[in-house]
Amino acid sequence: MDAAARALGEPIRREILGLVRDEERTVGDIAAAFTVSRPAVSQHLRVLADAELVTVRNEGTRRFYRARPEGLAELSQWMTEMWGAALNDLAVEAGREAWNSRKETPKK
Amino acid sequence: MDAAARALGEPIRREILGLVRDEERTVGDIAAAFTVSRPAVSQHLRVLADAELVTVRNEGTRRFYRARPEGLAELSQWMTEMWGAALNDLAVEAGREAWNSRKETPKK
DNA sequence: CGCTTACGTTAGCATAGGCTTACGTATTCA
DNA sequence: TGAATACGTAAGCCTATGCTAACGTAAGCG
Repeated sequence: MDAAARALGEPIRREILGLVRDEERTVGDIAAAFTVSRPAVSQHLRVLADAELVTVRNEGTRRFYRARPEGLAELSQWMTEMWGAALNDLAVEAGREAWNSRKETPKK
Repeated sequence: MDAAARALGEPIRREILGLVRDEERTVGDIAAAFTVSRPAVSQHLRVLADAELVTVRNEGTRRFYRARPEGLAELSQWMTEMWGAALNDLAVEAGREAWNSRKETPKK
């Protein structure tokens, strides 16, 4: 949970998670989306993996990363407990709307 | 949002938030709950304040801190969008149960 | 006024963290 | 087996962060 929160503290890591949210991607593929070097991305992926926010699959020389949202469970639960269900419902609603609109407009 | 996530990355700050969740507390009061020095707590409170996770109220020489859960809104929403509403419902349910049981057994 | 209380702030230190460059490693293919 | 590909890893640097000890400050009180 510490690791998860710390991992989310870096914007680039949240962006990486967004990239591998719906489909697994290779390191090179991910790194191409950022200005930092590939090793830097590799290190970020390690942080995410240690926090159990991504999973890896090896295929030949390539490594496919994919988001593992379950890694957010503890933090999410803590936030909900901290916040209280009533207030959290607002964010859940906002999130659900975003989720729905995302599904309704799939990437071409 | 970065600041909020980073702030939550330190366990002591999550504990502090828990302490000031239901009632405002003074710095000395909060610091008494931890082994680290009072200035250390003061610095943590500054981090939490910068992240807009707490509010302050001055009264004489004392400063009362209180949790400001709205500060978690952005992060909560991001997590919900990242996660998807379906999975998040689980955490919300878990959180709601904890919330309810907490209300049902108020501290004496 | 001075003293006390309850803080914030600073300096200084040690550790952690992010970045790049350079290098090591495993897989694939000719 | 040797070259190319796709990575991870290590070294080195710089900044950020958490801690303590010491000091500064504002409010209340005699």
